[in-house]
Amino acid sequence: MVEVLLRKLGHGARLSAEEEDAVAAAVAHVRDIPAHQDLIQEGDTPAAVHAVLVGFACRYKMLPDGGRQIMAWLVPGDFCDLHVSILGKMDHSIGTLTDSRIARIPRTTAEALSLQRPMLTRAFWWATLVDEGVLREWLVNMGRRPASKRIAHLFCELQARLHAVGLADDGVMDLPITQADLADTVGLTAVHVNRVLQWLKEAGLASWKNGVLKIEDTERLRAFAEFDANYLHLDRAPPAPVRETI
Amino acid sequence: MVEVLLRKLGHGARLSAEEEDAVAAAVAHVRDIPAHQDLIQEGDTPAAVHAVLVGFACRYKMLPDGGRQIMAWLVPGDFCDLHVSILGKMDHSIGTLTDSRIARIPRTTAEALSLQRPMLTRAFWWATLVDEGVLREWLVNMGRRPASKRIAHLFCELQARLHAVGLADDGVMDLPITQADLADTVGLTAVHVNRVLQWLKEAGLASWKNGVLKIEDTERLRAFAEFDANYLHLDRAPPAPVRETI
DNA sequence: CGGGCTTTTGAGCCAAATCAAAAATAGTGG
DNA sequence: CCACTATTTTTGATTTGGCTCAAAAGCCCG
Repeated sequence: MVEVLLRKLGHGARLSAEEEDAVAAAVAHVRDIPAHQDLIQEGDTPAAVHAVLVGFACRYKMLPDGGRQIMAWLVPGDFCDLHVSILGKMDHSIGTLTDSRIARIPRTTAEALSLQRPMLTRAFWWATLVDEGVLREWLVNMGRRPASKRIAHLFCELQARLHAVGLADDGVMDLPITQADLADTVGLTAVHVNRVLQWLKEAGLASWKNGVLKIEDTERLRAFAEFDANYLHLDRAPPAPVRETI
Repeated sequence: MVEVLLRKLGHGARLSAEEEDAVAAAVAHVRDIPAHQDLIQEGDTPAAVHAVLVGFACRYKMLPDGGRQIMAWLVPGDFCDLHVSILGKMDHSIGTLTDSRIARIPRTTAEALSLQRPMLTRAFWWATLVDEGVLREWLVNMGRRPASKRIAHLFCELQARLHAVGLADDGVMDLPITQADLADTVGLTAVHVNRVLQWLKEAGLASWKNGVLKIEDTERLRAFAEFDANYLHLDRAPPAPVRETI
């Protein structure tokens, strides 16, 4: 079950068996958390690192008018708060969207791990830089794509990310969240999301029923959504940095 | 002129005089770059670290339909591509918005700097984590705020960031970009941006003329925009991490 | 003075929001 | 297993914030 973390990190750096064991040992503490519960709240000083093993969590902020904006989906294999301690206080909250299994690594353990194993340092930083890349793409999504493409793009990303940890081998994947959650993610209304989903299904692009998302033809959906997976950086970077002249 | 970098980094970590000197020495190579020129393009493997000394640059992506989404403003003191080498290839481009003075640090120099000086390592990572925090807030801005508040919020952020490097001591600051650039930033049309700007001026919240932005009453604008500067993390985090129980 | 940007204004339109209510589903406890 | 709720999904009618298209006005600069 820690497997999923190793798969994720494995995309960022080639980990030795010892390094994998070290990670596995670190995630000794695992808890099942029900849906709609916060792991950390805005303003908190994070005391431990969380990682999702099963289920979906998210980063989000609440607005004065009661609105919510979800800024990231955290799927199995994702770390929630790897490096936030450098910032001191959380500037957003993290909560579960579904019943989840969450690993909790004491910050001291995580730091020791990182200090002793340069390849893990790299993998951890890779993971947070990928988070940043995803955030940038979401901004493009919100700023410049109409509702149908916006949702389609998100579905493409989800498939790629779940595939990367072995959870979407065919075009079928679990997505046990509500349409309202999706609306808060893509910056639309639940009502409009509902209509767009019906349209996507009629267009044969994606169908989502009973918490299961089906993508018949990945390439067709990607073409529609103008999806390019490069920003997920799932292909490992060349290990040796290029020497350069100024 | 390197001053501005030290001010920025100083918000992330308390740097010694030696560390400041080391940074200053590293930015020996400075160039003036005209407006609308790329420093790096999507797909490139970054060879050096850039930092803005004077002027405005931005991160952006182009869309198939010719649209552009700006995903970050890079103002004096900001590093453009500190850690992207971990990701291998750029997933977005970085270009100037105005005539700018850009520092160029060979990647090897930057890495050596970071390796030898733990406090600089921290400061550099702090800077990229703040970038991520800004990105999250921009996502909230795009997803949940109407045009007027969206632009007002961006102005508040700009003021706070420029103030942090000594470039907006009263409510007056340079903003020598076009309304079209602003539109590409906030995900609106240039036409609509124009109308919103007129409205903000009439409301006495902010006026922007000849590349100079004036904010009469910071608190009033912040209230209107629901701006809270916490996500900029300009107050230094407590240096000693809290020891915790699992 | 003339050509290219920007900024500004106007009129009409459309994607997505709002408001409201019904239908379907999922829980919950007896 | 069934009533009883609460949540989620779906549909319909209407409104609106922001877009599109088009052209005028202002600016900058050689």
